[in-house]
This record gives sequence, C-alpha cells and structure tokens, in this order.
Amino acid sequence: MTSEGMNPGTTRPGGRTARVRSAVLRAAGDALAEHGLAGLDLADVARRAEVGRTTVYRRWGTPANLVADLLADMAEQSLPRAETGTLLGDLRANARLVRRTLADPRQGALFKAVIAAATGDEQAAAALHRFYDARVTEWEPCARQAVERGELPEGTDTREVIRAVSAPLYYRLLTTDQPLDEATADRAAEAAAAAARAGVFV
Amino acid sequence: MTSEGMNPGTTRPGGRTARVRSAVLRAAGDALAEHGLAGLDLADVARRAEVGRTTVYRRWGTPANLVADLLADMAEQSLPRAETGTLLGDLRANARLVRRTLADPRQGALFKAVIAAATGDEQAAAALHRFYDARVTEWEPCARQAVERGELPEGTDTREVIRAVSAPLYYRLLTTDQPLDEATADRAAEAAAAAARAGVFV
DNA sequence: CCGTTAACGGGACTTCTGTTCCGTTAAGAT
DNA sequence: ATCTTAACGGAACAGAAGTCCCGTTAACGG
Repeated sequence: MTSEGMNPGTTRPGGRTARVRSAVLRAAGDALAEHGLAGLDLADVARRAEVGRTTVYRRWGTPANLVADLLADMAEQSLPRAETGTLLGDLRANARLVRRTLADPRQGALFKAVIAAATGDEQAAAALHRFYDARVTEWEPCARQAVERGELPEGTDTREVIRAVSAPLYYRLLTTDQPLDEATADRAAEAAAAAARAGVFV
Repeated sequence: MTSEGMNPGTTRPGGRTARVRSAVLRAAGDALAEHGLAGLDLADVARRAEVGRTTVYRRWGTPANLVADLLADMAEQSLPRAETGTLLGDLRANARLVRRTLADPRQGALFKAVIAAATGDEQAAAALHRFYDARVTEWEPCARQAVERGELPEGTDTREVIRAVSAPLYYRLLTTDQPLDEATADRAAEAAAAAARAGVFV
C-alpha cells in the first residue's frame, strides 16, 4: 500500500520529474520578470516550459506555491561574500552586489514579483524569509570579523548590520522612482557602518 | 457634443458618484487587509460596498487601478509630524508611528497589499511614490531643523534622512518573520541619526 | 532487462471572472 | 421645478481559469 495523500514529485523525484520542475521554475521566473505576479498565468507557464497544463496545476496549484518553490530554488544558490579586510569595504561590496541585482531589469522585476507574492501568502512568505536568512548568513561573517578586529563594539548584532545595508536599497526600489545607482549603494554601506560603529546594533 | 472618451465620475463627481467612490474604496481597503492583493476580487468589493458589480468594473476595471485610487485617497490624509526639539527625538517619534502602523494587523496587511500592487502596475507604483513623497515632505522639516540647529552638517539631504528611518522597518516587515517591536523602531531612529551625524547624507 | 505504477499530458467539462446591453435613477444646468 | 443625460445596476452573455478523466510515458526496484 502506497500512501495516498502524497503530492506528486516526491516518490520519483528524478529524471523527467526533475526536468519538468526546472523547466517550469525557469519559465515561472521569466514570466514573473516580464509580467509581474498579477500576470502570472499557470497555463502560460506550462506553455513556456513545454509541459502539460495539467501537470503545473497538479504540482503547484497556485501562483503563490510556484513562487515559494522558485524561492526555495533561489535560496540554494548563494552569492559568495567579499573579504576586503575592512568593514566598510565588505559592506560596500555587499551593497554594490545587491544594487546590481535590483537594478538589473530581469532580476529587479523578479525580486519585486517575489516580494509581492510573499505579501499575500504564508508559504511564499516563509520561503522568502528563508531566502534572506541564507543571504544574511553568507555575509554575516563580515560584521563578525569587524567585531574581532575591534572595528565594532563587542556584542553587536552582526546579522542586523548586514540587513541595515540592504534595507535602504529595497526601500528605494519599492517606494520611490529614484534610480538605484552606485552612489546610493555606497551611501547605504556607509550609513550601516556608521550606525554599527556608533553602537546602535548592540 | 459631449466628449466621448471621458471616464465615468468626471462630469458629475458629486452626490451618488462620490458616495459610491468612498464606499468602494473603503470596501477595497477591507478586502485588501483581509485577503491581500491576490484575493482582491472586484465582484467581492462591489458586494461589500453594496454597489453594482458593473459600476466597479466600469470605473476601475482592474485591481491595480482600484489600489491606485485608494492610494491617492490615502495620500490626502497626512500624519502630523512631531516637534520634540532634538533630531533623535523627532526621528524616534516618526519611527514609532511607522512601527505602530505596520504592526497593526489591518494597516500592516493593507500596506503590504498596496506595495504588492505597486510592484506590478505602473500607475499603482506612481500613486505609491506620491504617497511616500507626501509622507516624507511632512516629516522632512525635522531633519532640516536639525541642520539649522547645527546637529547635522550643512548640505545634508534631509529627505533621505527621513527615508533612512522607515527603510529598516519596511525591510524587516517584508523579508523576515521577526516582530516589529518598539525597540526595533528606536534602533531604526538611532541608526538614521548616527549616519546623518556622521555626514553620510551630504 | 522487465514489471509496476508514479507522474505526465491531451481533451472534455465546470466554474467563475469580466463584458455588453439596456432600462432606471439622480446630478447638475437652466 | 423641469429637462437632459451622466452614472448606476440587474441580467444575459462570452471567454478564460481551473478541474477531472483516462490513456500514455518513463522512473525506480528487483
């Protein structure tokens, strides 16, 4: 007796199933970047992925579920952090990386869409939080090393320092029509460094 | 000859038309707060507002347009700024106000939904930008007075100081599952003040 | 290599979103 | 107060979104 309440893709995850998944996720990413979350039509995704319409409905069911799976996939590819030797140097490298990602037309649109999905669905939100957790974990050592070097006060919340770098960039992307240029990124890094040095994050 | 390409509500904006608009916007806000953007059904909004389904489709057409109109309405009610006499005091008051708004279940959900709408529609995005422009304009004098008092360096971008306060709060709301407590708000205000004093925003 | 059956995919079917039509109500002008 | 017609609202209609059925394909175990 095989358990019945099992969603498809779990018993035989390899071969065709894996190919379908990656094709669908790629297609979903493209569709999101082009039309945003509101324009995400599962039938359209199936067509782009050259996969049966029924398959997409069966395995993912809703746009939000599809986005959640896409985020789980994105969380696996982490961007390696910098090692410049100074806190400001490392934070600036991080800020510029984030800036470049958000300013890129395809990636920027994709991130916007994914955030939109997370605002309306618990599972997508959880997936998004895991994604950013992974990113912060990758870069957190920059701040920890700064504490060890004596650049930052003992007891600093190092993860919060990393988040302080990204926050203004995302805020600008979402709430203004101002461009995300490199000067903005550098300013974000400097602001985070200044606040951290002042002991705001202890 | 009356011009034909005129959308409804422009020639006779008073009386019934105005009542319909405010009822629909209120209903749209409720629906957004409850089900988020994805669950925003125009038929449902019409039912809540006790208004003809056809009317909603004719005057707004899409969820994004409805959100854009809702934002235009929200932008008119601005929250009065504080006057504590010090930069940190004013920024803290602002941070706590933003925190309270975002942490409130109804308002927080509404803001999330509205941001989601803005990520996928140009008009909604423009309306959102105007909304935040209005908010920043209301609070910008706090930073300007700090410059005049000598608390901040000459040439500081005062609007950017105000934005620096909100950014971490929105970032936390969207990308983490951590609670938006008052300590977080105070930290955001202190970080912005520290960065501004260090001359990051000149 | 072969057998079992998980997962896929095409097509018919159902349900719901959004449009059109047209009669009714009331805003604004005289 | 009266007239014109903008705007509303119910009902019928069209089209798309999503589900179900069932035959086909291929993953995994032996």
